Amino acid sequence: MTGHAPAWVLHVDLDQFIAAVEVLRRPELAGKPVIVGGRGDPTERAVVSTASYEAREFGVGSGMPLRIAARKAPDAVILPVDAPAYTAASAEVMATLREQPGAIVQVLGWDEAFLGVRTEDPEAYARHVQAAVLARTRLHCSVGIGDTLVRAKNATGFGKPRGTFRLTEVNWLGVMGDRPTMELWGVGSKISKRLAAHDILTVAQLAHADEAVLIAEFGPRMGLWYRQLARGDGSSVVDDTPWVARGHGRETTFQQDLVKRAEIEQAARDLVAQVLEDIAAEGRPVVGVGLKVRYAPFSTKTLVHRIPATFDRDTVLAETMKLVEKIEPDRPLRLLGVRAEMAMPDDARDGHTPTRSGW
DNA sequence: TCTGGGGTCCTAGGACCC
DNA sequence: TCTGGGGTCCTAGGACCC
Repeated sequence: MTGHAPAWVLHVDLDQFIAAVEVLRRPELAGKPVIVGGRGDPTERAVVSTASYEAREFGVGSGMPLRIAARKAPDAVILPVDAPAYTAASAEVMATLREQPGAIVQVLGWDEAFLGVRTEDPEAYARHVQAAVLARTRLHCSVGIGDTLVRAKNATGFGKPRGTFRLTEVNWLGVMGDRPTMELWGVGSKISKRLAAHDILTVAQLAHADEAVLIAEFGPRMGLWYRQLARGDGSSVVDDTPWVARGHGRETTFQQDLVKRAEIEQAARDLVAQVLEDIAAEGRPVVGVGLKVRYAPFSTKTLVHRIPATFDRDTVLAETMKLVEKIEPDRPLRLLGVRAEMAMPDDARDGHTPTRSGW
């Protein structure tokens, strides 16, 4: 019976996840503007991770500097990010999703996942999922329903909060066609500007854009990929292969920009120590280390240097310090990051792990 | 108002080999 | 002596996501 029912992709997305988790353990915050970001200190360099719906009414949103957010919503409660708490809550949610009958679950992040299901009534299935998640975790979620991954993902926003919405080949262009290309998942500000230079402003315009124009601008792979995104086409396969990290990195934004060589070197050593801990927990060999630097004041670009290394703590440290020598002297340093790449296990090679290009 | 921290993937171009 | 073309590996840089 279920084997013959049509296949659907459900995209489950928790509503204001981080803020909701905080409100659960501090019930007195319910109904108030709540902002979570950084160490909870709006005088520091940090950004908003999540704002409650009440805080959003003041114009506060994710990614906004905490300082600005505090000014916009002066009465908001500002809390520090507590990653372990969100990881634990997320695990409960994902466990609930995996219990749903016949569901294949692909986790996308702390607060969202794809479900592959077979059902005659995806809306009813979605409401069962919402009820199960609420019963177990007291958290609300919205569910996008689609005939492809991309359509399900885009549908979720129309169902928020606590609702569902269905996007298929039938209504995709009707709903999304007049919207800006930046609303597509994978099109950001840079790509949307390059598209605009070719008079491609809307999803419909991109869906019908000249193939040659897109290939000339973005190359054969990405050019066609963007047009496919605008059509909502692509894979409808939900892949529950466990995710395997390619590497681990640690980075810090300095509260005051660093100039002194000794301070920069010490910061690098601290970051290496943290990264070594993270990768030691995985027990996989390191095959490369990299450095990420951001200079102040306006250089927003990121430089990454990669070099081969072998898995040996002293080697990783020594190779990282060689990269530190490449940091331009006398230039105020705002951010420093260290990243180690690990060898992939045999069973995770060659496309077995989920990748964005697979969508 | 001045932008976190954790990741992934794609492309260009140089070096090197046959 | 000067030269083609293909393939692979590596680094640097860019863009995007949650």
